[in-house]
Amino acid sequence: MNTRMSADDRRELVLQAATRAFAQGGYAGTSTDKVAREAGVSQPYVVRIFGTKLELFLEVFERSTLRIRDAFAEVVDDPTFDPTAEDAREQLGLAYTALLADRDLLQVMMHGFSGGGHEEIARSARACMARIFETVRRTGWSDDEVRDFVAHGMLINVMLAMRAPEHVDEDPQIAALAACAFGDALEFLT
Amino acid sequence: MNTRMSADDRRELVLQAATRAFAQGGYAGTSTDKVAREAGVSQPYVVRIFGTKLELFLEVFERSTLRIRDAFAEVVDDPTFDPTAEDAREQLGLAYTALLADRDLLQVMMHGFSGGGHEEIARSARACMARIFETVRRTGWSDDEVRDFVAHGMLINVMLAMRAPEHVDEDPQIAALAACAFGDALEFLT
DNA sequence: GGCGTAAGTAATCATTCAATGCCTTCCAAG
DNA sequence: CTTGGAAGGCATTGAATGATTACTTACGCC
Repeated sequence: MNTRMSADDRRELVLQAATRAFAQGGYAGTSTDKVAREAGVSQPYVVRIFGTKLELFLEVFERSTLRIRDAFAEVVDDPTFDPTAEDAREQLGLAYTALLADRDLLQVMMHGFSGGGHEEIARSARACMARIFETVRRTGWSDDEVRDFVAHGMLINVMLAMRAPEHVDEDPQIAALAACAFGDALEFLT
Repeated sequence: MNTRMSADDRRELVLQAATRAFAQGGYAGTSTDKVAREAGVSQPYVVRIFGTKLELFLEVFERSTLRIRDAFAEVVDDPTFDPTAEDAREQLGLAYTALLADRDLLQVMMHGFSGGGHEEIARSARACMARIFETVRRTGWSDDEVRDFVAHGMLINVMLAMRAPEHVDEDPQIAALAACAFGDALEFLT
């Protein structure tokens, strides 16, 4: 039997569990029961906290993508950051690869992006993408440069979702792509 | 009541319907019943044809991504194609934007890529990615150039999945990103 | 023209899933 | 001590869903 907990603390705990669960299965592929078991709580309780599975997912998605946006913002808004420097792009990229330590965030983002089945998820995804684009834009880079940066991020997400890093030894093509997509960060990915 | 049809023809028809259905909802978010209704056929019949929902999805995914690969191959293997030309990248990009006419192919690819929940889907996704990467590589471009090209494709997929083209007028950031992601092709996207 | 095989469906089943309602238990204030 | 509110589980339910089985109907071939 779990000890009692303040509602806010429990809510936070369930959110973390849901992030893990949704990162694996996406919205449709994850049951509230799975989230509940992951959180060590009864299934009806998780839907009671969030009202609806959709609302839970939206909250997980929103907070995950905001976390990602913040990681960029921290670099971009740093006064010592020089967007015109030779390695500026690499520097911002580091902020992203640092997120690889918690793959769940990126996977949740990915699932939200491709979960366009529900209009509400698609809307939230657009808002998230807009926020991230705006943040990277603050570097002053050209729109094409920003686009290339964001696109590279999407490739990383996809490669991560298909578990490419864990299977580089099975396919030389995947190995080559993973090498130039993840760069030095590849070695840290299992 | 529908007229009888040869098994192969019916199979093809169901595959097309399934492509439409899966493009919308992804693997987990699409029921075999939905596919059946889309195909104008009974639900037990579609699972009888393909044995299992997973096998159906894998076949839809495989054929969709092969179609995409072929679109690239047609350009790359064309003897008149000059990979060192100034507009070579744009030329190959055209092969991709041409696929936008049938958004379903790209959406199915997207869902397969992010559907890493099932190991079998993830494996198929890696194989698909490997094939596409290998094809674009045949241009002789550097791996980094190929990576950038593929990454741009992923961004297009994501933007499409979140229905960005239909909502450019709601968010200036999305509008800017869509403008430089889709280029001239944007006007043809509703 | 009848017969065998293939095309297709209706009925049904066992699960799974999201959601609701009611009950229990703990803690804090009076 | 007791009482009330909040934390949280339990039982349940109705709808979906994937899959199986048995049955029916059309068509090609002799």
